[in-house]
Amino acid sequence: MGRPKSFDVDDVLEKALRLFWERGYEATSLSDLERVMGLRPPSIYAAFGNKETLFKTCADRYVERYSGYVVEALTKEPTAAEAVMRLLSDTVDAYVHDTQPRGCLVVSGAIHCPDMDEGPRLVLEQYRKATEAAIATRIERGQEEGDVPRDVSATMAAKLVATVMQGFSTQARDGAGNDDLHRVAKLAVGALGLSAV
Amino acid sequence: MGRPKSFDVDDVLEKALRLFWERGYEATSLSDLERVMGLRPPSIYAAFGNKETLFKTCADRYVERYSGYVVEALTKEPTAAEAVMRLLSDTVDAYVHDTQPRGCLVVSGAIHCPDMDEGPRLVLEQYRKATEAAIATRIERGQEEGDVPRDVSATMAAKLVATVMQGFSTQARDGAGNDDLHRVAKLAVGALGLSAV
DNA sequence: CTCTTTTTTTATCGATCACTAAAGAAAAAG
DNA sequence: CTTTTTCTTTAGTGATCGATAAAAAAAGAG
Repeated sequence: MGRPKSFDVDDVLEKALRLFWERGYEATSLSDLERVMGLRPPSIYAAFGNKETLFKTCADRYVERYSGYVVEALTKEPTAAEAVMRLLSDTVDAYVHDTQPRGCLVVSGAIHCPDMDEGPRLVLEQYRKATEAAIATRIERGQEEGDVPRDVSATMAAKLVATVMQGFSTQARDGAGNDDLHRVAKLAVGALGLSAV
Repeated sequence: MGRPKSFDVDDVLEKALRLFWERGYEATSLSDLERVMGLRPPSIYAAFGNKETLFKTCADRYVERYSGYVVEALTKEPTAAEAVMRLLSDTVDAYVHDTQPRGCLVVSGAIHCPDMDEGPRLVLEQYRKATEAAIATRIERGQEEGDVPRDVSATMAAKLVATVMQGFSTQARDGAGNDDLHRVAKLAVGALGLSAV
């Protein structure tokens, strides 16, 4: 019971997420959040805790709603080579998109770490490492299933893919074109030597 | 004439540069700069202008003192393939170095842009694009000199190299090992198809 | 020495930061 | 209705942000 919320939690959370995505954690002030969320400070704090927990909530939401293509690409393709190609291709489309901020919240949302552990930066770092690990796992699966040569290092190939994805975020924010990055993605997969059995 | 400075400009500039390198523009406060530079605010402002111009001065200094290997790699090698390989290899050593902050100031020093033009972010963006352009020029030179096939796109190959370099900065900050990144670098150059004439 | 110039020190400035206490308002429960 | 609970509004908190005014101090010029 009690007075009901005058706002839709999902709606204001999406607005906060977009702002964090555009500006990053540090450059986004609570005044900015108040403005885009249309809320007064006590409403924000009562609903989402402090700025740091709000960011973590937004980061989780980002992974759920805007990074689904990662798991999708890694699970819905028959071979590891096709999975990695689709992953990079979908990453480009996600990073250079007309209706979304450019780049990736997980890569560019909180670069620097004022505090050592549990800060916003560490939350994103864990997501980055989880993505790289998932790529490695998919390549290893390809080796077990026979579509990837045994002599390639799944760990190193995955690290290259993750590196390119992370570089794409900077490229996208610097204004790189969708077509250009697709060509770069196609170029990059050639380096992995996954498709030759 | 007048009272001489009590500090060495070069020395305190290096200390400011290191702090910006570690924490980035936004996360570095003037209090932090005062502490590491050992100066009171009026001395900083008299010598270097405001925080933004101090950052630009540090960025220029970074490019001069810590990014010299880029031009070096692109000019001191006989072929484009060797130049790119050395560029990526030296980048890894520069980004994962015991006596320096991890990663690259130009890539990770100021991600987000409060103001549209002339901000710290734009200064770094120009340096990033200049680096990519220099790589493209070197590859084109390789094509003219015959050590790079004509059918490769120098622009796209350069964009992949720049993308990998930018991704390396995130990888380095996330704790990636020097050896691992060297393997990734070797893997990446295979994608370019530069060496096969 | 005095005068001039520049730097350093001291003590702030107003603005904004993340955050909250207290009172008023809107719902369900009795 | 009144009471209870929860949320919103209003108005602020102390802290820190980037930046500066004014006076004291240290050099050379005469």
